[in-house]
Amino acid sequence: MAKKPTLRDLSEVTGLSSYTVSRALSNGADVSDASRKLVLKAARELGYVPNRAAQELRKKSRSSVAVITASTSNYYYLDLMKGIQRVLRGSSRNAVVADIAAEGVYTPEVEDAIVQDLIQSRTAGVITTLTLSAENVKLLESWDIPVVFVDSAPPEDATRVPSILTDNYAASIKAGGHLAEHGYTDWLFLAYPGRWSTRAERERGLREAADKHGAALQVLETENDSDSARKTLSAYLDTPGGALPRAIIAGNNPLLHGVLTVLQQREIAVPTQVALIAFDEFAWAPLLDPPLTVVDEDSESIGVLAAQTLTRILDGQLEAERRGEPPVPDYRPEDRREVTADLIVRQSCGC
Amino acid sequence: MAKKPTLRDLSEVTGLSSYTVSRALSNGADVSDASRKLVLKAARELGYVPNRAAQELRKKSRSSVAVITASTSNYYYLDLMKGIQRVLRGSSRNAVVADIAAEGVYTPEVEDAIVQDLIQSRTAGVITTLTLSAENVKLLESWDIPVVFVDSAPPEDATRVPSILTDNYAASIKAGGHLAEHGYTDWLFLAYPGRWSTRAERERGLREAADKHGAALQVLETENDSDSARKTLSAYLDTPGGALPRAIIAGNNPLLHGVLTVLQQREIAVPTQVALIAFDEFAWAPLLDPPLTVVDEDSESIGVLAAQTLTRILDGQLEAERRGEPPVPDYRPEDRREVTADLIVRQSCGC
DNA sequence: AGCCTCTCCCTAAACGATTAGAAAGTAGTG
DNA sequence: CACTACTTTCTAATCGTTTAGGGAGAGGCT
Repeated sequence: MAKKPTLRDLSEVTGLSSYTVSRALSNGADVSDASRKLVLKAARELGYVPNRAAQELRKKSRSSVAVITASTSNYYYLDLMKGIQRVLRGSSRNAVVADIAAEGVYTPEVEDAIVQDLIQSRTAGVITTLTLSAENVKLLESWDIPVVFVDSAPPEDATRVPSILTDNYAASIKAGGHLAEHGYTDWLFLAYPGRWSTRAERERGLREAADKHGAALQVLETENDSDSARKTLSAYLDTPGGALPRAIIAGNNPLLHGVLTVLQQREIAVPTQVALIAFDEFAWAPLLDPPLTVVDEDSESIGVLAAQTLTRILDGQLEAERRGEPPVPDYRPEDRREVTADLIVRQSCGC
Repeated sequence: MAKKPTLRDLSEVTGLSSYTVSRALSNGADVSDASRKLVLKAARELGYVPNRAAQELRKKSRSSVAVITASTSNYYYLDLMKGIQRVLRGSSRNAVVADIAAEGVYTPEVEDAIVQDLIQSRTAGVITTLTLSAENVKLLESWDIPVVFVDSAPPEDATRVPSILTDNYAASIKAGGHLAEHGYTDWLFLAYPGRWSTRAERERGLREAADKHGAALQVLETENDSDSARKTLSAYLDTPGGALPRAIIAGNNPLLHGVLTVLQQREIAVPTQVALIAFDEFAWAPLLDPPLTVVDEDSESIGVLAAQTLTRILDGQLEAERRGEPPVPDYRPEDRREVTADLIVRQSCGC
């Protein structure tokens, strides 16, 4: 196209002022039916499409919500997004995902860059699955961008920021209890780094269950991806002290993939030689060999809750702005929520 | 924050003009070291973050690439995105995904809405996994937004638009040949709708293999998600004529999930009662029960190819604009590429 | 007529950045 | 000192929208 039509072009073609054209296109009042029809017809004929950058600049609109994830190959995020999308759909807002560990590993620099980027694009709000630095939370706050933490604790001094947490402590006790029922006393927890705040709770619950039932718990830490998990576990099994435990708990989805790969390579039978429980239910769990016993934290409804909370806060900001007040996020005590997780018992635990 | 600092604020604080401040921030020439330091210091102190909407409006920058997918729960897209991200990282461009079938089903209205949205945000370029309507391709073209098709054929009259296609025909012949080697003569192809252009090629290859080896091929069509696949296959098996075939070919990843669920529910053993081959390799395929024989189309390198092609075209547009020429996409004949796919033989086929 | 109320439309000023074109300052040169 | 060349800076226009603040005209009412 030689030239992209602008609102001014529409105004010239129709003979109406830009004000009227704008109102007509946005379905606003103060326009006669005749004018509106004229404008819409001209818009169709010229192939006019409004320039979002100009709209946002003028309106300070901020219509998109960012979801900060780490490693999208974790199935957990797919379900989480599904829940978020379901709430946002229908509203005029949309979700975009920012993968903080796309390069494979997390670094503070990437976190800072992503937060910077979100502010640059004047994101309306943020849902994060990772504990952000206190500085970044403060930075977002200073730009009036509300943040909701899901499955990750807000930094300590951000006491009012909303969070949807799973009771990982209770869930881990359940999981450990089940292993104990089977009579296993030698457990290995393959865990991702403590940067993800769920790690501590999961470990604490397992530790308590182990103590209570007289089991030995070994914790093995690895980076948060399948490949690292595979290498770490392999190396562990090859060390003199690293005998095969009676039960393995995989910290999350990618780690589970690493564990299964190792067991398959070494032809270690599940559950007869080693029992296996993993955190985070996902679509293929029942179809694995053997069907997998998992802790199910229902990430889709967590997504729904998070999006609903954020939506309420954003709507409140709009309301406040319309009244001419500063758009400070309206954080409420009840926005700090904790949901429970169940144990889905299949066969990999020995059942 | 009471007020968000703008470039004008920086200008007032430093006593320099907005021109100088802008240059200093963007690392441009024409600024003394002293001024630059002054500006950067002030920017840090005030917590200044540029407004992207204003920048884009003024510069007509267009820095983001959209990837149009259908149903993100298809593992294929994760790998594709990985490839795309790998190319884009480092460049100043970033990728955003637009899920065209997020609601579950595809409708032309959603397609139109998404294309409209991409134009509104003045997207730099598009990578699509779905054959778009001829009108939409033309529309994007008229806004000088280049499109690259991956694993989906461009509409017929868009003969110059780049595409990275898999040779699904040859791959399907391979798959069919392998089934024939096992002596199976009764095949069922569970297929997604023909709107995805790979469907036709896959069916054609299977058909030809069946004819050549004297096998009977039944094609069963379902919507493109696991749940529909499950229902469709279940219903088929329950009809009087719908006897269990000797081999099932699952059209893609979500459909495979549906098939496996049905087989598990009905306690049908793979591969002894029915053999199974699926299109599209994915991370969990080797870990399923039994390990799955799949057609592997290496979607990650397809992503790399697509992103490289698009990058070249976008850079060409920038170059042209700098010379004052119109930014028409430079499509070349060699941008129409076809890659091959292999058969990864595991055990679900009977091997 | 005078006054009010409505409806529809317009003018002109934003929003926050970039940048062409002009100008001021500084230094070197003959 | 006049001239040139270069560096650094400024002024003001511009990108494509939205919207505050008027205002014209029509109709109804007293």
